[in-house]
Amino acid sequence: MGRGKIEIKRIENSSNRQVTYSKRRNGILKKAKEISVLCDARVSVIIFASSGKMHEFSSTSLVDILDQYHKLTGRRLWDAKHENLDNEINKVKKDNDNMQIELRHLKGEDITSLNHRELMMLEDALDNGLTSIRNKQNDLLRMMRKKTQSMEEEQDQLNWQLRQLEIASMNRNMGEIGEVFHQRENEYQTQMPFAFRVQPMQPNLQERF
Amino acid sequence: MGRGKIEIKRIENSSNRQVTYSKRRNGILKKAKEISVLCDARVSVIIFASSGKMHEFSSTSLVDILDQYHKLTGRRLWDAKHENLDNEINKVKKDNDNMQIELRHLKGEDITSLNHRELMMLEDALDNGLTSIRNKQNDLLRMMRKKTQSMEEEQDQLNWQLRQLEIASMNRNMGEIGEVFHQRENEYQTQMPFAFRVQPMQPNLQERF
DNA sequence: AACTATTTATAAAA
DNA sequence: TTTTTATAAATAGTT
Repeated sequence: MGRGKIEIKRIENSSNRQVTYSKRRNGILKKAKEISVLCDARVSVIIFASSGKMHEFSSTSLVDILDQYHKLTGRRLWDAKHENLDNEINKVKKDNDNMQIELRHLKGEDITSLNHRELMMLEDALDNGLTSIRNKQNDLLRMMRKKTQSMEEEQDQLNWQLRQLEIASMNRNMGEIGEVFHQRENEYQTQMPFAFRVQPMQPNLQERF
Repeated sequence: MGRGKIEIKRIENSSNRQVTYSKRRNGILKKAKEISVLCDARVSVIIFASSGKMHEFSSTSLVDILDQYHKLTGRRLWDAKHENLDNEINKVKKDNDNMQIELRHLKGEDITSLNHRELMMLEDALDNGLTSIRNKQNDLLRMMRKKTQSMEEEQDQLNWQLRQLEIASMNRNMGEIGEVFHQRENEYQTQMPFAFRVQPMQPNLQERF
């Protein structure tokens, strides 16, 4: 359509090629717009000149069009990363489903379809779990008792020290009264170092938890 | 370019629209091919009819064209999708982790960090699960017993019928020997109707399961 | 970029 | 759909 017919092959004259490119490119973009309006079609046209410059027309978002392209052809246009994510998510979802089923079974739900062997295995698992939990609870109880005991002992110790101090104070008051209690005061003095030496021999309090 | 000029707006007549679509679509695809050859351009045209049918032309691989599109425009067509997938995968992974922890706990693993209340709840869950499982097992056992019982009864019934037939055959042989046994034969004859009348009163064999 | 002779696309009809 | 055909539109070569 022009002064002369042309063969459809690369235009060797670079300047002619450039002019023709620009004219025809406009033509195509115009026609793309027109068909999208006239016929309510979704159209995407992307053109790169050999120079690298780009022109495009999209009747709707290019992403939408490519999405539809993917749905229709099954051909994936996105990169490997995207595909990997897709695979990963499917794998993880599968894991998820399996775990959900296992959890339900352990909670005694949805077990109608299980056979005897599977029920036995579940029972074992639950029994083991229960045993572990109960052992743990016993451990806790034992630790609590131990702690209580050590606290009691500590309190006894403190009470004893307190009593000693009371006795000492009493003796001192009495010493002012007469000689009769001098010996008792000596007893106390030899006892004092022992009283404080005994402390590190109490149960190791760091062990409480 | 036709018998008459048309306005560029949606063609309301569906049949006309379809014809125009098909003609113009071919026109665009032809022009796309031509410009790619004449001017050494990279072109991609994707057209969806409103019916959903797709037609396309790509001078080179569509992926390559989109790659170039990305390089040139900086618009990354897949970013939004990537982000969505990333979010989804993170959510699912989190679910996964939580379930994994719950499963481990139910199996009595990794329970060192649990406090008394948590241990109690676990114990309850395990107890409930165990109760369900054992109920289910008891159900199965009961069903097995019932089945066994009904089979035993059926066998009894068959044995009884077999014995009756043996007696009948024996009596018939004896009747041929002399008169002494005639009365016995009469007894047997009055028994026969009873013997077969009793059959429907046996346990209902349909109830087996 | 504008012009224009010609080719090409296509609207309407079949 | 495809073909036909009259006409509109696109564009090759020119200015």
